[in-house]
Amino acid sequence: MNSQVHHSGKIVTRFAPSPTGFLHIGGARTALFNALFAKRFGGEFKLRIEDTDRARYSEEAVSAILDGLSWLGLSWDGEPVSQHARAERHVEAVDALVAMGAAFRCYCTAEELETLREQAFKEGRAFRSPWRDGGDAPDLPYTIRFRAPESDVVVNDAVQGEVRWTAKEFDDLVLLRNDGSPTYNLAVVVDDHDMGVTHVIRGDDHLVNAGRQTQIYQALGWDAPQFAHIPLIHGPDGKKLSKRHGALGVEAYRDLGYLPEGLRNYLLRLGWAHGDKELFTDAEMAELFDLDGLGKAPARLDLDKMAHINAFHMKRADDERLCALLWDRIGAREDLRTDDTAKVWVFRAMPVLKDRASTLAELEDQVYFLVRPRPFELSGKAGKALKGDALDRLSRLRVVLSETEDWSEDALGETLQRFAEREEVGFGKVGQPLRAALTGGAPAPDMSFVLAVLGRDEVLARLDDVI
RNA sequence: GGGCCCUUCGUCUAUCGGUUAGGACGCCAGGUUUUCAACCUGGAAAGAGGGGUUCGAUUCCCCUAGGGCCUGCCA
Repeated sequence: MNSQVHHSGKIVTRFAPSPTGFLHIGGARTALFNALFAKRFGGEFKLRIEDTDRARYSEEAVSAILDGLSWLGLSWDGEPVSQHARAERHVEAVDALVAMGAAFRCYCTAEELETLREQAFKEGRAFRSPWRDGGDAPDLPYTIRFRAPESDVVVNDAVQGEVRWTAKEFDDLVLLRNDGSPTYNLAVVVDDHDMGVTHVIRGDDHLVNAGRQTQIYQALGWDAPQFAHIPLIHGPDGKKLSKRHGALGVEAYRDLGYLPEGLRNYLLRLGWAHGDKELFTDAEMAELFDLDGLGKAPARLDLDKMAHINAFHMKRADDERLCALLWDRIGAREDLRTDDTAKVWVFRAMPVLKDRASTLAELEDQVYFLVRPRPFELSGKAGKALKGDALDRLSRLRVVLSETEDWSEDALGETLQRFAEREEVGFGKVGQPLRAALTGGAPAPDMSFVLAVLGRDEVLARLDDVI
């Protein structure tokens, strides 16, 4: 029983962040779900900036969110909507509510509100303004409040199921501040309606707001969208996400070396499941995402699993793209080779190296043996592998390699094997010192592969450094 | 205080009344081995607690405990 089945028209979803910071991991997941849901059903995914609170507005925050979404690979349809720019339309809706008696002017002062609210709190009911029944209008600043209806509220949430509240649970919430600016709950309803939003997928911290907003929809005579309130993401300790754990901008995950598609895949699986399937390509995500797979319990961030999923996407990633991403990360380092020769080596090695790294950060470690300038220092272990007769053997190997004609990986493999046989030693006696000399102890693939990638000149030069 | 939401291995989760409760990450052991990783095989590991309903509950209902959200002229 998919909720989308009931919608014969075009599906419209939206992501509506408030510009108070960067795009954190929870917001990123919310955006992803909305984008995927729209994509799956050929609908539209819109972006709206909830900037009704000008005091907290920041231009940088808006661009940080836009940049974050772009990096994550989530594109929205049309121009981003600024909620603030639609204030006139919001006031219009409020005027209509006032005209029909669903909203009223409230002249309560801050002090009055405090005692009134305290009283309501003690009595275990929601705040109601004494002005809801009218009275003489003093020449004072006022807010416009919604007259909370005296009927119960039911929200049929695609994730939470049927949620009900009794009328007394809802207060007379402010629709227009005393400066005439609209507040969140009002603006959201008007904008979602005007933008034709059919499905609202958002954090379950908004579940109660869904009840309030449903009241406003009803008062305005509009159909409420299908709500889907997803549980929040928690930190590894199970507590609410803080900056200490994962409430970082998505750029932080980029810097950690995760691929956008890897993060998308991980985020998708956080709170959503499709049987036992763990790894999803973008095509599969767009094909399989549904509201029924969403869970109700909050999920914790697990970087290990994120890395594992990212590894899958590293293997599938295009070599040239990975090279570009890699050089973005290390291209400015002066302790590494960044010349064209090194770049060619890295590109040639990429098909093998990307299988050995789960993140771009690990890929940096994997290419190190290629881009470290010679002569280089040997690790302790590598140093030990180059003692005594190992060096003599390496000298003899150098002669063989200098005369080897077929420098292909396969041929080099055979050459090394034959050399070991001729020396009457196990392969380890050849491979270990050779590896030590060529890599200095840095992680690297199979020796024949290393030889093939570096080429004869570099190999002989590196051998000469230690012999 | 009140209302609402949540609770399966350490973590992400499957299960939609009947299963030896499955998979994945991580972990442990073994294998492979020229480093690191990868890879292969095996293993340990879960229904918060208590009541019901039922022939039968992880699954449905209630209570308790624990966690979360809202209760703003924030969103």
